[in-house]
Amino acid sequence: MSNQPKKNVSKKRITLIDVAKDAEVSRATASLVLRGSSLVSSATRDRVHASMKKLGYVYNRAAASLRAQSSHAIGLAVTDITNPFFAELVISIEARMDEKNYSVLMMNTSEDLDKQERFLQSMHGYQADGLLLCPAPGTSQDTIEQLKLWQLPCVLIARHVPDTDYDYVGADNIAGTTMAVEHLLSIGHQRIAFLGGSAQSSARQERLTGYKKTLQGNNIEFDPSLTVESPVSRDGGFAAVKELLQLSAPPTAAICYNDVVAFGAMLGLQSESRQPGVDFGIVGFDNIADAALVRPALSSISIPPAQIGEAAARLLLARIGDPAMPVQRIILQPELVIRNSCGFHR
Amino acid sequence: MSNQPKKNVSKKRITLIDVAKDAEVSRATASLVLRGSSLVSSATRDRVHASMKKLGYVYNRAAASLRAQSSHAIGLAVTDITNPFFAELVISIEARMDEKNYSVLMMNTSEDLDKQERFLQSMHGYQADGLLLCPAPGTSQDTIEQLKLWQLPCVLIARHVPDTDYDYVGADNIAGTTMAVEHLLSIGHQRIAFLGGSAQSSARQERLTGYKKTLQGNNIEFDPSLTVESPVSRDGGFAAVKELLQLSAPPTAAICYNDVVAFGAMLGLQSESRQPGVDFGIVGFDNIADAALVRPALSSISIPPAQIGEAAARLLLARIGDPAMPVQRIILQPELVIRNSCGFHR
DNA sequence: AATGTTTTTTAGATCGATCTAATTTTTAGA
DNA sequence: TCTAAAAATTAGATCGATCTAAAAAACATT
Repeated sequence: MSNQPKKNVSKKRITLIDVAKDAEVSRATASLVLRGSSLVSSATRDRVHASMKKLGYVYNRAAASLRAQSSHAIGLAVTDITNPFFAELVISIEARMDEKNYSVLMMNTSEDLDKQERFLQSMHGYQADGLLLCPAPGTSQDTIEQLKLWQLPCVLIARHVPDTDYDYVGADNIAGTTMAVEHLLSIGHQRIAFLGGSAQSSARQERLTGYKKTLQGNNIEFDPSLTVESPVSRDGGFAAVKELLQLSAPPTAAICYNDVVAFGAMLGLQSESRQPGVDFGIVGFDNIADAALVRPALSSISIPPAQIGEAAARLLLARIGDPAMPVQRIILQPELVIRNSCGFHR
Repeated sequence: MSNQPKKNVSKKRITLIDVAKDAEVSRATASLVLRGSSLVSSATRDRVHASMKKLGYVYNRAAASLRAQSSHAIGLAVTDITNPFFAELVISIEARMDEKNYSVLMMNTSEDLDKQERFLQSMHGYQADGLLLCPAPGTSQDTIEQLKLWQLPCVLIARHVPDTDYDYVGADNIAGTTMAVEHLLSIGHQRIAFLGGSAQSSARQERLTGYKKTLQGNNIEFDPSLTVESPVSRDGGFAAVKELLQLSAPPTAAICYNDVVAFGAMLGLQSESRQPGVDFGIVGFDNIADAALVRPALSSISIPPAQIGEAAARLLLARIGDPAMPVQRIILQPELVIRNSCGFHR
């Protein structure tokens, strides 16, 4: 019995060998066809393609990755996918990579440094061809430098890591808050707060720099009590604005770390019977789709995620193609979109 | 010159062989340690672990996948990650899978059947251990059945595929719209529309069924003109509600396919100088975080994405563990969260 | 000390594609 | 027709882990 050829072997996987046999070529030739090489004649190519279709061949990437030391996949880590800014970013990156036949392995780090570290390890293990990383605040230089040891190309998105020279794509945060402060000043606000975000985030540092500089440029002294940190969430914004309202001399307006925080701040104001856009000015950052929807509609500094994603994807592909290419930093210019949340009717 | 040992070989990858050599054991033993096998003595285990750390060993998953015909990765396809419902779903799935040391390969299909098909192929190519799939509307039976051929376990999320028997996790859509209709009737609405979504979506079909049944149960005739399709987006909802308002006998309330559509509908109403919650009732579906934030706050049928994700992940892991296990369908009960968008002050 | 068990370790084959370094075939040129 | 060059094809080694089946070591039992 047991000497009989096994009957219950449900079905072996179709491999290149099967295809090659069927098309009467060598494994090597079949492999060339697979990769669209111009070395192979069109007659053979067609024959192999026909066999592949006939047998239902499916490429085994694990085998290819092992041999070629490259997976045709890239890793993408964002800190918070529930933030529409990142959701849009992810979509644009995926679309672009898909076009180039790259797979995208995505992870949400939730700003957790350990999780991020595991992600990097895992990407090395998967032989990812490159990484798009929105680093969690507090990411160390060492963390990033190990990627060089692994020769794993990486483009940073939206946030820097101090003391590293990596490709980077982001928005001009300083210009963003500069515009926001100037607008708020122009409509009569004098005490303007900067609300939310984590102090370790480079994006926040830059936004804060623009804020401080512009205040100083307008002869307004920077008041540290008007700058509060918070988790990057609605709840964070909610709590932070309440804190501000407790001050003996509370602000009349706030520039928020981003729109999500701004939404929370608006709720916080309402819970204290203040009306954003009437007796308090709010400006967000990112200009996500919801900014136009909430009431009052949120004024926001627009940094189009699709463009950032697009640029980052393109840059990473270029970097993968030429690891020796000089480091690039692409800074996109933001725009201030004024809606109804800044108003200050004295 | 060229006979010299190559000096510029930057650094070979550290493999199990290196570790084994350093720890003075065989490759096989080192592999066992890697997988936490109980076959190996604790003394050897420690020695191997030490060598791994010392040499900076990183697991090569491609090699492991090839040999073991399993990648310890699962595929996750959702239709629209910019929808916070799916964003939350993704997070909960990722968290759970991460816990079990599975990687998640995510794709956004944008409801594109071709893209979805490529995703499935790609997952087979990557030797994914399983799939979590929110099928795009119009997904064919064949598409799904090929997964069986590939012996690729799959759990469907939130939407069915007709005539298939796959594991499934979703909400009781019929119960959801039943509650919504009953609530709207109870506060005096008589002409209630069903707004948005794609007719091919099983989720919509179920929601529509609940809607129709409940109307009939309350002796209200179903009026087909009150049911409109739309893309699942804000813009879709915006256009759809305007269409409804054009009717000679327009509705006084609408149950929306989901919250995103509902937000668009609210904007559409406002653009026609109607006030949702005052002269028109709106109910959404999903109860995403923004529902509480918009003004008026949106009443919505709550189906917690985290719970669905959690359940789906658990089910998939069980299925991977035991492919012969009977098919399971997990239906979670929704809740109606009443806020300020239904009101109808005659 | 001899034997049987259990625990621990291992050699060698293997997964399925790609790479290298040829070889074979075709085309071009004289 | 012959040779050189170009185009097309291929055999065999290889990537780095896991699996199988068996051997070696450690431990009991008589």
